[in-house]
Amino acid sequence: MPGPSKLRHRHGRHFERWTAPREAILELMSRTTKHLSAKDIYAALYRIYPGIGLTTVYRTLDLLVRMGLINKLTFGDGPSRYEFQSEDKKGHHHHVICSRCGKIIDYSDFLDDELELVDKTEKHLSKKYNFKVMGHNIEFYGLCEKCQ
Amino acid sequence: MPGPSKLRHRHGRHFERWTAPREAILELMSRTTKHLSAKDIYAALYRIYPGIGLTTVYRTLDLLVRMGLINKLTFGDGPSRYEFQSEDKKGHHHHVICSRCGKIIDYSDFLDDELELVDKTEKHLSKKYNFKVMGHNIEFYGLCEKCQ
DNA sequence: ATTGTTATTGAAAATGATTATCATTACCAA
DNA sequence: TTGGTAATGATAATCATTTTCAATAACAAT
Repeated sequence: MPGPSKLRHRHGRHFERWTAPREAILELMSRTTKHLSAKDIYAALYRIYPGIGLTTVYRTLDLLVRMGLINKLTFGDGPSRYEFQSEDKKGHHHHVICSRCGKIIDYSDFLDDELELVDKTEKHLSKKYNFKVMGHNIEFYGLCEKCQ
Repeated sequence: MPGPSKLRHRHGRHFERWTAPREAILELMSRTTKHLSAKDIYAALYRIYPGIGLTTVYRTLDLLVRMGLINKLTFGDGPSRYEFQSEDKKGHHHHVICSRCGKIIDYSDFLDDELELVDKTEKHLSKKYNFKVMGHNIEFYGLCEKCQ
């Protein structure tokens, strides 16, 4: 639950004013591990904050992504989904997606092996293509228990 | 350039008739390593095949994805892109995407290490969640040489 | 506390990608 | 040759997201 002053200090380059809608959206995101669409968030906030606009939800999500506080997930179908990016490394995880029903499972196994591969690949890519790697994404897809 | 009879034999469960538009689209896809949008494909085919419809392009791409002949790539912005799925394992690769200009680089290094991690993870996921893994996706994002 | 500047907001309209509808076409088996 | 129907393509509809713009409200300076 980061307050205005703290956020301002840490992320002032991304915005000028820390407002109620921004606080409400970050609040909501930080309190769940679910993968929410912009509409989901709009609907959830509408109860406690009528008058909030879907446009603002989109804009704020974009802001929070740029600030590195949330992740945007884009699968083939439907709207983009967003999840909170926990600060500690323990929160690092990847996704398993059911191609049929869309169910998403978070998993975080073999992170050490993954880190090794990712580090090696990042170094390689930065040298070979002079590419500055900012992040990575690993996902598995297939059929969940119910859909097989 | 797989002919009708061959395709029919191998993939008959996916369709009833192998038609000219389907052949043209698969033809085009199999001859390039680029990542093309539906519109790109429509525009490219329109020259040699006027009268083809964008709707048919979308439908055929969907068909080819289900048949496992092409891959659908979905990034946060813009339209989905499609790439040919080469039959041999040597064609296996992943993507590095520039978050700023959208440039995509294919790379295929450390595939052995990757295979090891992927295999281990797949086995783990199928046991833990009874999830049938059909494929995976690994991508890195950041800034390309020009955009840094 | 009051004020002025302007970043932010929210409603509405616009955009862009993709999908649904439906009458027409053309494969292909009989 | 023909009948059944899968596939096509033009159009309209849908859905997510972005743009526009006038109104609002944060907050620095007073």
